[in-house]
Amino acid sequence: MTPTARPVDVGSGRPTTDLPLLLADLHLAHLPGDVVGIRLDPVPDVGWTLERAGDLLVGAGFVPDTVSWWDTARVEAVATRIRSLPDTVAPDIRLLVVGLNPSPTSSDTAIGYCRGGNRFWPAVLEAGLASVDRDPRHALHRHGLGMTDLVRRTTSRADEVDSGEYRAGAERVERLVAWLRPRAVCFVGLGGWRTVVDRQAIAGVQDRTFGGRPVYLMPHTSGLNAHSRLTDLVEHLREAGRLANRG
DNA sequence: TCTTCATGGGAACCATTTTA
DNA sequence: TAAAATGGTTCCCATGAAGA
Repeated sequence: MTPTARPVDVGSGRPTTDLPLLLADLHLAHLPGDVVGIRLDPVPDVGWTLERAGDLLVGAGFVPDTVSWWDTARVEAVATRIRSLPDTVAPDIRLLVVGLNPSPTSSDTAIGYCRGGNRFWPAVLEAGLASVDRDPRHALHRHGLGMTDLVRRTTSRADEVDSGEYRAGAERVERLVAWLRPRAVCFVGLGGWRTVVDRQAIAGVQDRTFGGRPVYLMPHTSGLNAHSRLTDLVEHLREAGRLANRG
């Protein structure tokens, strides 16, 4: 497979921690199926490796075909833009929200939990973790609320994702957490955490950490989850926020 | 005739419980 | 440990009524 144009330079002279949002912008500038040549040219730091470069591409909604060193600091990759939702992450995150995988609506709008019946944004606003509805970047920059998913592949149903995909995705997200060190991590959806970490887990603060950071587990916010009311979800998010304040 | 709105039924969804 | 069954809310679409 060959890229459609000459490589796009991303992050020249910028810290590696700027790459997630820069790659998200690149994702939004392309269509699903586009094969893109990408040259990552940040100011290298001690953790700048091919694995991290690959993780960043995956997190931004690309499937890397090749990832290699262009020279001693720059990474060149060829990647396919998939129908997905890029990570909204940066340094100094207060609370990183980890979902299961993007819904078609979220991928098409580039806004996580965007679907009308999803209670995520109403609950986040009510809990005081964000102040602008359905604006992930405002939530990130103003409130330190980051967002990612275990699996980047878009499906209309969470049960279309198998356990192997969850585990592989969890390894990537754990590396992301260890790198960016948010004050706390909030897993949305019991199934993902139970698949990859603790089958017996219940909602609340978890015994074990994830990437070295404390974890709060809460039920899925989809309107199709009949077991959780909006008031319950608000309280879960407030608890997650309190955990982040202690972190 | 066209548009808007309300309604109803079936399908979809996910956490929990039960069963194998 | 995994798969199947369950329960109840929400979504989606078709249909019909009302108004312009």
